[in-house]
Amino acid sequence: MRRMTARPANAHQARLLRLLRDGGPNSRAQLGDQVDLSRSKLAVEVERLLETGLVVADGLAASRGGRRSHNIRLNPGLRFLGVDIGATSVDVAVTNAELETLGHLNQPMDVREGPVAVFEQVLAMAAKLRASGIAEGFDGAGIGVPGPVRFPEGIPVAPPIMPGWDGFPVREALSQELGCPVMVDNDVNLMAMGEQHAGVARTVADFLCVKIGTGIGCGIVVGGEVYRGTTGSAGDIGHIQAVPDGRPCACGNRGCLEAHFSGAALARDALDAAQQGLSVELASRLETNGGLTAVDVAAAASAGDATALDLIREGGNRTGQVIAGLVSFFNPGLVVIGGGVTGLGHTLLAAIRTQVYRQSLPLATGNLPIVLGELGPTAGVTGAARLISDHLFSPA
Amino acid sequence: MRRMTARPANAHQARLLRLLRDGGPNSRAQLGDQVDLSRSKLAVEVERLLETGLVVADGLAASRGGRRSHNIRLNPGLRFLGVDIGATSVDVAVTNAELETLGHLNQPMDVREGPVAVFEQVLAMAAKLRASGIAEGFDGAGIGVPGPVRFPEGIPVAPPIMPGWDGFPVREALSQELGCPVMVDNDVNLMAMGEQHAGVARTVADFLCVKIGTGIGCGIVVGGEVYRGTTGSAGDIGHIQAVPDGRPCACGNRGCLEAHFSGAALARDALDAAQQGLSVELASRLETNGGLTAVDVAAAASAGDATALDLIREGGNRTGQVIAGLVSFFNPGLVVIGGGVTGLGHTLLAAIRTQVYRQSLPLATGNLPIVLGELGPTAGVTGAARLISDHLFSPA
DNA sequence: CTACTTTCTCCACTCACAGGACAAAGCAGC
DNA sequence: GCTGCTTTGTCCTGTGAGTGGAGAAAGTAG
Repeated sequence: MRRMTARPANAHQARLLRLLRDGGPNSRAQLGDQVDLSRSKLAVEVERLLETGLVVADGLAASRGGRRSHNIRLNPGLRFLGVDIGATSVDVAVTNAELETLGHLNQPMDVREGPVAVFEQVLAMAAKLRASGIAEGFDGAGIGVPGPVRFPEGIPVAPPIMPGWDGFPVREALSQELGCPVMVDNDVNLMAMGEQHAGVARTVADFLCVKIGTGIGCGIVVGGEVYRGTTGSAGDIGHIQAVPDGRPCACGNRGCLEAHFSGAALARDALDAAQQGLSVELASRLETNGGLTAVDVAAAASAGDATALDLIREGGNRTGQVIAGLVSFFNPGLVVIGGGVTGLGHTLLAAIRTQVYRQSLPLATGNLPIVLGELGPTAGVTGAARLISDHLFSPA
Repeated sequence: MRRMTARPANAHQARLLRLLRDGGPNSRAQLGDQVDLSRSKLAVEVERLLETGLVVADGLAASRGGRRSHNIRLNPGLRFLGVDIGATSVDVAVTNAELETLGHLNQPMDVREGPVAVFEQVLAMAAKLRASGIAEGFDGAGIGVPGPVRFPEGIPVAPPIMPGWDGFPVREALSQELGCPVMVDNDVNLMAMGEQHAGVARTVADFLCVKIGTGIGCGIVVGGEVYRGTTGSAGDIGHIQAVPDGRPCACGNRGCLEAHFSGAALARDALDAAQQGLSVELASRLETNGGLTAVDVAAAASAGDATALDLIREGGNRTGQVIAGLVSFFNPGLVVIGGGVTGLGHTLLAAIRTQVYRQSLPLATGNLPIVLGELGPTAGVTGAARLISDHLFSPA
């Protein structure tokens, strides 16, 4: 199948495409209610979109008391590829133009193996998905990497946990390989976009999305748009000082949030506790698996292990303190907690909430939900698909 | 003189008015270079603006090698009133449409006396300025208050340091009294707008403006626009925890930044030091004035008093730590330090810089200037004038 | 079969805007 | 003073975007 290369010719068409993406199929009349254009003008633009093939009219909808309407929908053959590169694993998914996931693969992989090895893996996964018959090719791809990105060029800059990627032209390279447009962003920003598109943040304009995985980052959404900062490092909250004169951190400072709570820190703390004999539960898991991760802590906690629960509460308190400061500063309408440690669930959430509600001013917290992300591992890939669709569904 | 009531009829006219405001007088040709409109269309819009009286054509400019151009400029009779209500004083200024200050008054006044008393004072000051002949009336007024504001309505909400103002319809009331449009905002946001219009932040899209006065607040500018948060309390950083289990704060928590460093905290620390005999300089000032303020500390410091310098450095360190966190989170292109304590000057700035450059990641600080505000006490009133002019110079 | 609803198409009219021709006004060199 | 060149500003016409109304198409309810 030949891939679509058309782009909306003007802002009206872009608007219509996004409406169809976010709201699903629709009639001309229903579209007209949402775009503030005369029906005649709207009909013209829809006609042009039909000509480009971006949009198709298939069948008639049920009558609503009068003439039946045509179903206008995005071309069902369009396919986006969403890639979410984490520190220790890679997610690849295929979506249709409405950003519904049609297939999803996950593979463990160390990002430090460098861009060449990771790309090979990503392309293999994409090929596998394609081979399964859900896509014959891709109309666009979004990719998230665990570090700051120079957004317009799609190039990682000075990423602490993936030094081999510094300056690697991710966008250019992937676009070459896949033969379609590509956009690159920070993985945390993509998670925020995912939750905004299909998750808990659907109706909120200004919110924060805190991702706690191997490291800690925060997606910032202002007026419905991701804010990336002057050099693309906005939301890098892992190295905010959480504990004065605290633990040494890889960045050279002491007491960074990430050094006290993150997937990596939690695993280390659990190991210490197990070795010191503080927790039978953790010790037995250590013996069984030969090592400990955040998943073990989560399991121990849900089994009622006091030490594991303490570790989670302690970390949640630290994180909550930092978030409390950010809430005072940013006054968001919602705080989403996500990432690998979401498995720690309500123990973590309770600790964070306690700190935020106690430390921030009532005006900022009065109506502030603090919730877990709804999408889990698909948030990143959904956000990636949304990123490229936002790009493609904007005037050429 | 009858006041102007016209408003720009479309986005082009609004754009032209703002260009004339920010860039001063201009010819049609020069305007055409900046707005991407054909000369004919531009001429039409300028003609309409001339008809409304918002803009005038006076005289010819010097030739630049050909026909001389007409000087197109904003009506020189337009007058804006800028009001900056601080915790302990009020600033009122009159500007022309280019936001140049034509007259400026400052009076000590306690904001806790409540809106009625403060309004009386503000109106008296405005009348005095009018009587001096620089204005016959006002085409619009901007006003800043030291607390969060529900921006669209212009009503303070739950302001901690001015409880009597909660819910008072500032915009409505002042508009009645002055007979012109009024916009209300947080004083810190206005300072940011002032520095953006005529100060150090002229060329930066994303920056932070930290105002250290009686309290501490932070103006947040995203993409050239002030960000106010979901409930209007964004930038309220005075109650971020700076010292774990630190001093008790009026808000009920412990260790808030404001409790450890602000005009009020500094004065109290200076008093303690003087009474404990730690500083001869401060003690003698206490005896002379019967009390101490941040100004005394500044004077003592510039006289070389070690205790005063220590107080400033200590406070700068605390503030710098908090700002370091915000820099990591927000990744601004500039940090402006302003407010009453600007008199503490480079000792304060050096302490803040040290903390930020040490604690934040290189990618965020690499090219980050941290500077004192350029406008001093006129930043607030200039920002207020800009606020109302932004409102009036937007399509009706 | 009639009355009414909703959906969609067609057409004429308006208005925003571009772009070129041209007039007005100035400079420089001869 | 005259000629050629430059810059500024105005006028006029053509084009295309967009509106709004008339009415056709297709349905429901009685």
